[in-house]
Amino acid sequence: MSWTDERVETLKKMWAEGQSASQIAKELGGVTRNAVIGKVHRLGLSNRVGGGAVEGDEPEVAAQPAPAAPPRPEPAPKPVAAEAPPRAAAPERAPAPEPRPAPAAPAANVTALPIPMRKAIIPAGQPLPPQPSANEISPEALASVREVEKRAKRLTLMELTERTCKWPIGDPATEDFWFCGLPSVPGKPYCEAHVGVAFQPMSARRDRRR
DNA sequence: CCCTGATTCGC
DNA sequence: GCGAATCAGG
Repeated sequence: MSWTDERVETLKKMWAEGQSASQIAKELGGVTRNAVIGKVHRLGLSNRVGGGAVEGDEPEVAAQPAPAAPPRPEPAPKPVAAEAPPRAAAPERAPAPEPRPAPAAPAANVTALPIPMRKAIIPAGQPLPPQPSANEISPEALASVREVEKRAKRLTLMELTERTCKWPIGDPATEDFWFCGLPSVPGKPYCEAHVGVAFQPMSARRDRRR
């Protein structure tokens, strides 16, 4: 693989967005993070600190008007007006008012991680994470989860990586919120215990009902 | 350990 | 110019 204009452009863009060298390398493919870093340096676009440019030299940054506006995906949940719905703090007993279908996808609003933020804003809100509460879950798994959550690493949004469990714990609307953070099962977004409660075969959950 | 960027230096 | 190896950190 070589540094074609297009690849260089991607590199510049992603680097400017604050993506890490390894992420850029993965995106480009065929190169290692070392290659990316090396290129970054050769291109002269190394340190770019938020706030003020380090004074000294400002050689001649191609002041080309960036054609493309920086696309910022960002989940952007709907503006929340009311207080967060109360959540049972004690999963002691599962009330199970009515069998809620399929939990299994809390991490949806956590997919795009590396975004330079001025201030960590936790999207309080709508897609409430599936606490292992209401559902019928195998007792073993549930017990395991409770146990595991005591040992959770309590990671913040920014600390999550591909190999950390992204199971949300607590109420996103409050400070009392974090992500499990334990080692995730390779290929899965969650750790062993949380995979157990997140991915249930239809048949299994069927049999469990009532 | 996982990860980050920075630097060196043979190619 | 390139990037693996290495360094220096969090």
